[in-house]
Amino acid sequence: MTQPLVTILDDEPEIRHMLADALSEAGFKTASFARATEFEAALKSISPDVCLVDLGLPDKDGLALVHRLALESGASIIIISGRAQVQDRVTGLELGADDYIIKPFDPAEVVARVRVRLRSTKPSDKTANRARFEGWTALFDSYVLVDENGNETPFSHAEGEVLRLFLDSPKRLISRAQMQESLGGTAGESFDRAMDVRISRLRTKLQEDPKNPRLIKTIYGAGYIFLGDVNWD
Amino acid sequence: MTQPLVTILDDEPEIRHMLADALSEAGFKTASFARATEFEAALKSISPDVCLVDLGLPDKDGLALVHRLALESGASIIIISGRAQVQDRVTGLELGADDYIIKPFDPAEVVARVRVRLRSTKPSDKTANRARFEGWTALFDSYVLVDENGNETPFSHAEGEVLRLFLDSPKRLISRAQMQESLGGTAGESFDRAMDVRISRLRTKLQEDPKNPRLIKTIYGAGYIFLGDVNWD
DNA sequence: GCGCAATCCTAACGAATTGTAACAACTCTT
DNA sequence: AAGAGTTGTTACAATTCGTTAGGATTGCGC
Repeated sequence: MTQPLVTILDDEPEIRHMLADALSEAGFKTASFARATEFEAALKSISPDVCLVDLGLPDKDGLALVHRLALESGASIIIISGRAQVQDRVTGLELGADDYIIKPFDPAEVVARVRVRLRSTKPSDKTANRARFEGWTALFDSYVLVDENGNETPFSHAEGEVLRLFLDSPKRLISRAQMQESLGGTAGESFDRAMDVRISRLRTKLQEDPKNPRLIKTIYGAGYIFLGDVNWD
Repeated sequence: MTQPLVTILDDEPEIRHMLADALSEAGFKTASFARATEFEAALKSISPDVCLVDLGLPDKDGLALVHRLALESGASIIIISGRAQVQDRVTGLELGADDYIIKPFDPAEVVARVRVRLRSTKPSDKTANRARFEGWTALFDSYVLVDENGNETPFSHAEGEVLRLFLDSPKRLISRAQMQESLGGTAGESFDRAMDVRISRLRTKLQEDPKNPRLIKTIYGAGYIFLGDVNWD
């Protein structure tokens, strides 16, 4: 799936254009149709990954089309409809739609929901549990840090929790209290030196110079801050 | 999945009850939690199929929880939130949620959307008796492991149970409690050492380096995780 | 600059958890 | 009934990670 194909089926030209613009900007191929018959004819030669379907079509019953699509094609189906009744939504979803968006909608949300559909049908390269930063690569599913030369250093679960917290919000101050909260929040009990030690251990694995840490900086009396650009993928 | 398990995480009791009623009436098992910490503690012993998560929790950042859930559990995640901004929805979906429902909602729609999630994650048939992973082929009907060179290693029934559990949910944390439950769940006292031994024996058959296992990783205090791409056929 | 208290770092210890060799109980086959 | 294979139990080794303790660093007043 180099560039996923998203089809748009809606009789209103403005909506077709708005969706097509937003989706192609997001990196998808699109194909638009105004009538169900055109769309069905096209299905003989293309196989979309996600189908956006408007229910209020002039030439055919949209729900029947959704049902057929769900049974016969492998695509994810997202209904886009002006009919806002709960009952409409429930039957639409029961007939095989994967999502139901109500008009008027924001194109950004449609794009996000299309992405979700693609994510869930994607094969098992769900290994997207990896972050790169400053020459390092952290593999959170195999608990390994890889440096620029490919040397691997394993890290423990506790160290990984701290590292993930940092990589989730880089270049932002993280207070000690936030850490306790986000991690195994043993509130206030024993001395929170445990957190210091975790960080200390993490720093040695990251080969930080103790006198002059480059990545994990201590802000005296306030908390810690992770410097460095992070790229999740 | 005889009766799918749906968890409800929301601090408002009325909402918890409303959802629990609607879902159990629809034939699902439910487990409700008022606080994120309770929920996370429970995750060590249960593995839900769908998680309903309210973002406005008092004790923890809901989005961070969603992110972790998405990465570490195999469950589908549905956010239920009073925050109706498009930006909120987009980030929620990007962080790993499969759906986003805005309060106030109709329970019937929630049930319908839960059903959709379960439909899409339907497990493989029980007819699958052969799995390939990382150069190995496991033949469950003849209790044999075959390596890349065709060398065969027999494995026992107990080892097969553990292996199947791993291969059914690769790259996901499996807690000890879940293992006990899935296998012969006689919740004995020192019974849990038996699990260690099973895993140890399985590791040697998979020729794991004891110091640095590549396929079956231990997460101290949490459970095990099987890495490696699995193909059933 | 100097002293001092608050804060932080980290080596070392120990409790909890996990790994596995060795043994015992059991089943199945011959 | 003996032998082979399987599996839980025991016992001890290894690992993880919080705690302790003492030294190092920082901020502040002088």
